[in-house]
Amino acid sequence: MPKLKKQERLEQLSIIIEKDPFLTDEELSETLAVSIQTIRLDRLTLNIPELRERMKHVATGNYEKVKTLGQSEIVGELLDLELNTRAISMLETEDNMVFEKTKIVKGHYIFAMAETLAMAVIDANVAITGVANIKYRVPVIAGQKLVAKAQVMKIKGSEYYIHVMINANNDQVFRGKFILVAIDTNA
Amino acid sequence: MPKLKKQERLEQLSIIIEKDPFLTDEELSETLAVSIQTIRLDRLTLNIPELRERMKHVATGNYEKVKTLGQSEIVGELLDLELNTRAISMLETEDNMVFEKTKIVKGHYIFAMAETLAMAVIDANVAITGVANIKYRVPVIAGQKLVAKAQVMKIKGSEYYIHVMINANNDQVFRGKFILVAIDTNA
DNA sequence: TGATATAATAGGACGTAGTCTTAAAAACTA
DNA sequence: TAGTTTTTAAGACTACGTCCTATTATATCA
Repeated sequence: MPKLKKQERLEQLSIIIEKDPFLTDEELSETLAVSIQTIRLDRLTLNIPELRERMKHVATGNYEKVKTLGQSEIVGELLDLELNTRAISMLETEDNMVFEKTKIVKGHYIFAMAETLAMAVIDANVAITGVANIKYRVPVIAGQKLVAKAQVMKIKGSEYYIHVMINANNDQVFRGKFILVAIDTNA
Repeated sequence: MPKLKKQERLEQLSIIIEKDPFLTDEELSETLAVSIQTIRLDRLTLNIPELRERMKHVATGNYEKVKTLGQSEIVGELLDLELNTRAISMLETEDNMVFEKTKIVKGHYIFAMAETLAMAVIDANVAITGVANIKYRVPVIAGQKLVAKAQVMKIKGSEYYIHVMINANNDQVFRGKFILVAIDTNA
């Protein structure tokens, strides 16, 4: 890498660290062909913390995420539940759920919300998605609050027929029929 | 916390660090009411690395996950692609994709695989899922290799009709029709 | 071309959270 | 009480910094 102007270097630096936050000042100084001190100054002007702080940030940040993701077998917040009858959940869509280019929420988040609500509403702690016939309507933009409503339509033996509708401020963005099959609890 | 026998303390220590890996030896020594040196010895016998190593581990571990998740706007590996015609992708299902109780792969992973393949096959770098009519067949168990095939059925203006089928060693586990709507690239 | 401003480099002292080694107390046990 | 185990202490060193104070380079302007 050839010597760059300060401005270019600053831009490069933030891109490099963004891409791989696990680089020491020394490694950075080598790839940018400047001294360590320059890197430190650059970080200072760019408000980029030192390696250890960056690591801590990534570690704790993802730790939280993984923790809550582990919890959230239910995608969204369960607001109301009447077993075998109906359930309502809410999900605040976030920036990390979208396609970068379009800012439109990825379909599988919406699908996951519907699927998990459908699973939550039935009184069988072990169940699998059998068939789902779904329709998307308008796209969802990051930041919109989604409300999902599940309604159990009929129960036939171990098969549950459930309708799920998801709305974003009164616009229906999704609807689907799920057929869930309860599996013997005592395996 | 009262003084414990060595064996008890060792057990406690590993539990504490397991629960919160972001504790310094000093903090640990306080909660266990022993000296820092004892904590260090204990970590040594238990093969627990120092704080910084633990942080690095958590950080890089989750980073990989987030990275591949970030990259994987395509869920799975794209094996074959003929633009506007057909595409094939492969996904090795992993333990972290399943419902804990049943070991069955969560539906939205399969859905995401299909959705992203459908999006990959069309020649429009910005597109959104309009309507999807999908059917699940047999459940997928963690570890199974999924192969998805997408076929563009027809193109009507900016609407693309795509069929996606996913197989796990010759068993069809999913099939769905996607209607994608290409959005003007020059926003 | 020389004066001056900006940028880059260098060096030293300090900080954290350890490492590794050696040594001395303290506690338990036969 | 002697011997062993456990615990604590102290000292030297490391990585990867911070913060502060110079000292060179390089670029810009009159």
